[in-house]
Amino acid sequence: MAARPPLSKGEMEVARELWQLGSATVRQVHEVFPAGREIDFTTVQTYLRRLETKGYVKARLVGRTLVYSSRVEPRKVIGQAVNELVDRLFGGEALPLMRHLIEEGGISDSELAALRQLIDRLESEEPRDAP
Amino acid sequence: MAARPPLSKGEMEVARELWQLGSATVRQVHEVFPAGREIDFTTVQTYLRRLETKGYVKARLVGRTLVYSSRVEPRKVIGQAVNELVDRLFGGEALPLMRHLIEEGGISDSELAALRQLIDRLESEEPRDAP
DNA sequence: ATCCGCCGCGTACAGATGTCCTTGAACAGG
DNA sequence: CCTGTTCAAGGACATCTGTACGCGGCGGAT
Repeated sequence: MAARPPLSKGEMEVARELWQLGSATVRQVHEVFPAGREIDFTTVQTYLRRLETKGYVKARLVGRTLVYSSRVEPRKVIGQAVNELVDRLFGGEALPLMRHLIEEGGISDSELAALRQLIDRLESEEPRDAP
Repeated sequence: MAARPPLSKGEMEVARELWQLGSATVRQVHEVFPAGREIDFTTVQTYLRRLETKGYVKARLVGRTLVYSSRVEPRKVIGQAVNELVDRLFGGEALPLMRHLIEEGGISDSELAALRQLIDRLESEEPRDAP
């Protein structure tokens, strides 16, 4: 449908922050960036502008400052990115990715437990449709 | 160490095929590409050449044809890419990605079962992993 | 009213990427 | 030997990405 151009790494990073904030100015998004991540104010600005032209966010002028907010379901976007990765790296199969995450990526015991719960829940529910 | 430049999407695609084949000529890699994926022979050739300059594969001349083969652990490369994604999309936490895969991505029952086994095994082992 | 510094927008730009065309040499037949 | 085929190599090039500079406006200090 939308055929929105895919998000680049940087754009995704910024989009994530914006989703977290709900709606925010360039400055606000910029300030939220984690300490380790050096990034110029204007760079964030550019990303937000591009996100807008790509149709992922909308901007509203408040005073003389643009306030950005999302226009898409983060879940959808993330899902797309994940699928993309699964396709390219794992031939479209999710399980190998899971295996990788479990075996290679360091997962803590508590995470494992949580994961098990997830599976249990899904198995008991078993409805194939969306809520 | 190596600080090999990261792989782009296209390069990754080709690399995957090559890993699958073990070692192959440009033509062989090109032919393996799935039906839906239109891609020119020379494009594959370019990717392989770039993969070589980036240090991911090595080429051996057989007759007058280059035979490419991997020079890195696919596991490593894939791991890097996955980590990359986890960082950018899930703030570095693997569990949310798992959740996403389980809840959003369609996982079959058998896959779920396999997943459960994976977890069981890992929980019983509890490896103190020391390479 | 004037000047100064901060802010944010739009524009710019170099490097990476995706895709392919062209050239020239090595072959395989006819 | 002449011709069509097959490759490796280069080079071309339009985009896409990452990152930043410069100019005009607003608000406070002089």
